[in-house]
Amino acid sequence: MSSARSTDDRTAAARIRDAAIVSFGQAGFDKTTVREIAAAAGVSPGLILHHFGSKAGLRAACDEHVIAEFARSRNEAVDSGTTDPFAAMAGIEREAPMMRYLLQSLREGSEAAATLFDGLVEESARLMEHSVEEGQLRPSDNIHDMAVILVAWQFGGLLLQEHVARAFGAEPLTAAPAPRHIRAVLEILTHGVFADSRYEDAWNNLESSGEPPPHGETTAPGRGTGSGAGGSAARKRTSEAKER
Amino acid sequence: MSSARSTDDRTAAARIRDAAIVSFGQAGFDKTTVREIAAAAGVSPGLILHHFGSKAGLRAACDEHVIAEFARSRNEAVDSGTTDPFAAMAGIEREAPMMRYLLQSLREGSEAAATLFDGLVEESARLMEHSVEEGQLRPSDNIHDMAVILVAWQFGGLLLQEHVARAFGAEPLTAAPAPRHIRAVLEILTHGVFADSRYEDAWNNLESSGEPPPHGETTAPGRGTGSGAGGSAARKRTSEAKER
DNA sequence: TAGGATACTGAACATGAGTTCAGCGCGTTC
DNA sequence: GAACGCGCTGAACTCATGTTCAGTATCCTA
Repeated sequence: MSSARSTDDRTAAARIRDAAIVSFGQAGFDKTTVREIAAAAGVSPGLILHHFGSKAGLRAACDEHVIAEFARSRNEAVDSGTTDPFAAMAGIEREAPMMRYLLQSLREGSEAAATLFDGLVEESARLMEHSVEEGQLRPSDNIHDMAVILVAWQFGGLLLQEHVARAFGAEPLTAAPAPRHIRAVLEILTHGVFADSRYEDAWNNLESSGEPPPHGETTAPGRGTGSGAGGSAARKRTSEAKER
Repeated sequence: MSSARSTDDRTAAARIRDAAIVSFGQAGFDKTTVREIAAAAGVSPGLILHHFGSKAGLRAACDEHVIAEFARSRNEAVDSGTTDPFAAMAGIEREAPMMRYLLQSLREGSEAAATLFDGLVEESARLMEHSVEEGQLRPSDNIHDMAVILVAWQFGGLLLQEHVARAFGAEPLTAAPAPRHIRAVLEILTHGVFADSRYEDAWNNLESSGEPPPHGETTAPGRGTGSGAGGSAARKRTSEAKER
């Protein structure tokens, strides 16, 4: 009957690791106890330490496994010629606890998360460049930086899933975003939010005029990330020195 | 700074609460110990329990205070006629630990975070509508939904600050985003990322044809949140050299 | 088949953290 | 002036949790 468990019955170490990925992904590293993982994997707490040395060692193993798994799935996507990276990731996201693990890692700031984040940025940038050539995306000389932002927004939105879902009156657990959600995202990514390019122009003027990047006061339109509203852009001068 | 103690020395309870906001904001609720807070506030651990009943009670008090404080600062912004919500928030964000507290709450999913998130969405939507009337934002019949997304992205990006900063080669601790960051955000919010409205149109057709929202496969362009697309490099010169 | 290593268990240990509690100083009230 | 209440202390308690360890079963090798 090993056929049911496709990869045959995993070794105890693998069961522990998989159970840990699930638990860490659900409750986070700190709130998950070794005993819980042991119970979920059907082994004794001692065995975990026997195999992984410590709880931290277990996490390291999970990190490594998840990173490898993501890399594998990415390669598969590339091989199969999928153009959309998130279509590829959707498969993972939907059923696998690994996405939850990734999100928790992102939340907790583990090192694995940094690796994955950087990998996703790089890959997204590459795919975006490809899409520009295909005429799907608008050209820009900032593709890489935009990829950073878009990946951050993507995962940031996922981190706040609960709140976003609540706002859209959807179940927080659903993997698929609510139609209203999709619609709003599409609208923003298709048209932007500003009525014209005044803010962008103002910023470009600021930069090209050799002005050193304003610190602390840039917030007006630049920070617009969030609400976009944006006030009077460039006319904010500042005396840097004020500091503290 | 001595003279600054305008409100005279706060009561021990207030000192505890303020110290807790700082500590919770830096390390998170779980990783902060009652003893640490006590030390920071210059009181004994026992006093914290005396005043707040429990560590959870202390958090509740912090939540309440932060929520009230945010509401106050919002009202002030409204009274002073500030058009840009994030300009108003920048004041808080820059110097106050409350933003850090908020972000940690968002990370940990506390109830206060939900309240604040919803409040910010509502306020952003209102301000965005106002900005549309002023001609700064492009009109839309989805303003509220877009506000949800933008607030989520804003805070999501803040949650991933560390990774974003790393990608831009900036210090993770800096409050002000890197120039490259601002530039990329402005570009996206000004022009969007798609070359044309094909994805939006496709989605609208899907919806108007009465199709139930596709599940799990919507990902292609819809999910575009993240990388959706790609661009051409065009990389080149520009401010890069200057930066650093 | 013997012997040893490896997988594994479960009780015990150590520590850290939240919480309890008896008591102290001090201002206020009767 | 004594009694009371309140803010406050700090040692002690309890419990959860990561970790250790002595011991047992199981499998591989000579």
